[in-house]
Amino acid sequence: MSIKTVSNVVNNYAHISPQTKRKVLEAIDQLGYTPNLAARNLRMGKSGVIGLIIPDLRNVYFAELAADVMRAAERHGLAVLIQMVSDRKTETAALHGSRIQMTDGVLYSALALGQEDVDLLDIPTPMVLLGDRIFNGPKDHVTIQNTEGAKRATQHLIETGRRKILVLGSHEGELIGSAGLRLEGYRQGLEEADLGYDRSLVYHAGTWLRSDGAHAMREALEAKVVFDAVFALNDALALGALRVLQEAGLRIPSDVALIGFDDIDETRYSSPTLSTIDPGRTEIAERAVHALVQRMNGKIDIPPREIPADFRLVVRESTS
Amino acid sequence: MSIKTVSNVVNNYAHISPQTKRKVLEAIDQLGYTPNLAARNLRMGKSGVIGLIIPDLRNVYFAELAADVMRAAERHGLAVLIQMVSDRKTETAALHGSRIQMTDGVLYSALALGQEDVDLLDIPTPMVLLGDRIFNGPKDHVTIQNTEGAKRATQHLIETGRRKILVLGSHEGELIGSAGLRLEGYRQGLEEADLGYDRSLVYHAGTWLRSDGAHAMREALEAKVVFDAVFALNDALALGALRVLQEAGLRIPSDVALIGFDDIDETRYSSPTLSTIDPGRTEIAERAVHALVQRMNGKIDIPPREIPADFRLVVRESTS
DNA sequence: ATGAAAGCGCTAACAT
DNA sequence: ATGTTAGCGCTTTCAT
Repeated sequence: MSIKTVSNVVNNYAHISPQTKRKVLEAIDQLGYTPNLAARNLRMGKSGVIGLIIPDLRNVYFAELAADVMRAAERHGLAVLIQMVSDRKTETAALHGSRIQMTDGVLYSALALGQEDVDLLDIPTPMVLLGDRIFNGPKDHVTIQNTEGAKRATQHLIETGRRKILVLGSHEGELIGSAGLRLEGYRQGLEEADLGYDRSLVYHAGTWLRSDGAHAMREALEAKVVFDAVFALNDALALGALRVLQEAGLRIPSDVALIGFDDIDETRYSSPTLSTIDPGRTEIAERAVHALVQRMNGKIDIPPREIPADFRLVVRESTS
Repeated sequence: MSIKTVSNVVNNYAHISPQTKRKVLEAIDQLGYTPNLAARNLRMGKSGVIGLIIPDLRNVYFAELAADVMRAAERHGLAVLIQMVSDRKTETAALHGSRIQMTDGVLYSALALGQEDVDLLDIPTPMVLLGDRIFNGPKDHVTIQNTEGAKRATQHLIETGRRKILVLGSHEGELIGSAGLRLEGYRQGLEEADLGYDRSLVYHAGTWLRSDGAHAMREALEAKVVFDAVFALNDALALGALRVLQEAGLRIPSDVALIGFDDIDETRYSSPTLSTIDPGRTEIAERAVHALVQRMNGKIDIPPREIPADFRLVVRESTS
């Protein structure tokens, strides 16, 4: 019998006698044969692997995103090769290094590269952008609705009767990027309710860790700023702030309402549980993988798209 | 000029005239040539990729482990293909499916499979085991020193003058597995200090979430058990217990000392900050990758090893 | 110091 | 319905 057995088993080709098929399957089984993926990949020109370039798995947001991406990829029969990057150098290397060509496509959440680096994105590997740093680039982009989500969070606080809403986590002068966009949403929320934007209520935080939230909150308390609600630009900041507010003897939500952004798992377990904006992480992963698969399958006739994910206000104990 | 250019650039072969070399490099640069990894992999019989089979990235412990593994792998020039598993079926598939053969080796932290399934581990792909479910299997195993770490935690509490140490999170009748091993360490710690083992101080918790710690702690308080310290078998349990102790008006550490296990990031941010055992996660990743690389390089003359990671007592506010 | 050629294991076009 | 054969792009002997 010829090497055509392979065409049989794998291709599940149409015209083969059941008899032959059985014999082949038997032989395969008996010999413990497995098709060599490297050879197949070489021949087919694809690997069944997509890359995921992200900052750091130790950041819960990205860990959860990665998990969602893997689930979505699984449904398309794709494996995921994660590559962590930490600065311009590693990021450029991830995009232009040789390893990228062992993937059929790549999902890329920019960290250090930004709008001014779009030229670096011009690589032959199909790519879908994630995150808030590069918009209207040369590739499809699936994104959180930062501004709209933040606006919704702000509106929610206003709807529950709050008027003096502290913001935690701004980035000085940033326009795009999560901080800039979310702060803009906050401003729009205030504006629609005819509330003024008060700069003394805006607290800066360069990074967005729990400790930064605690620090910023402490600053605000020490400055004796008057406020009845806190909008932390992400959940980690909110959780840090929560601790400090409680230590200061403030009751949540009766004295101060608190809302975050991201809907990380921990928001369900804090006490009180934390209201937040669910940015649609799972959906982002699904849409991104879907768009990537389309591009991988040669859909290059349509221009790059901006694909927004649906967000959702999640009301928990900290605001109700 | 011949195809021997490749041997030049990549192999960095010895005897080539600088002139030819330069010409080749120029051509490579000009044509934007990149060696085809699939072809190289086929020819070389290896891919430069290792697999990491773990339960779920949404679990902080595994996300941090994955990050550490990726860093360690990077140092060996290896990429990491993560595969999440959730039950016997997916776990068996990960081990015996075809995808595993696109990796040169695999790191495997068992979830559903256990000691009785060691036969399933008998695959040709080099493998290193992680976790506390399979010991003395057919493969190298890098592991937390559960018993020794728990003993150290117990000793620490005793050293600070505590005598009645409550334990949270035991698993009825379990001998191996994190719960059984850590409880054993607790017993050894007591024994060495000539303190008796008091079953009424041992509280069960099937899962190890924050809410379980809170629940068990409440039980103990309601039972009016007398204790001056709590050893929670992991940090999440400890954080849950912490909240309940504080709600009950107990001061930590003056009334009750509290220690956990795992050194998750959050232990640095709770108030008070939580003493714990750092199980050496980073080191586990490094040793595991190192052992795997050895096996991948054909070191098969030595029998499977049990490789313990160094642990470390981390004293924070909750015990000092 | 460089070139020629075989072959890794597979798929697909073509022939029978 | 099944067999033959030509590469995919690389590395590696062997020859020059």
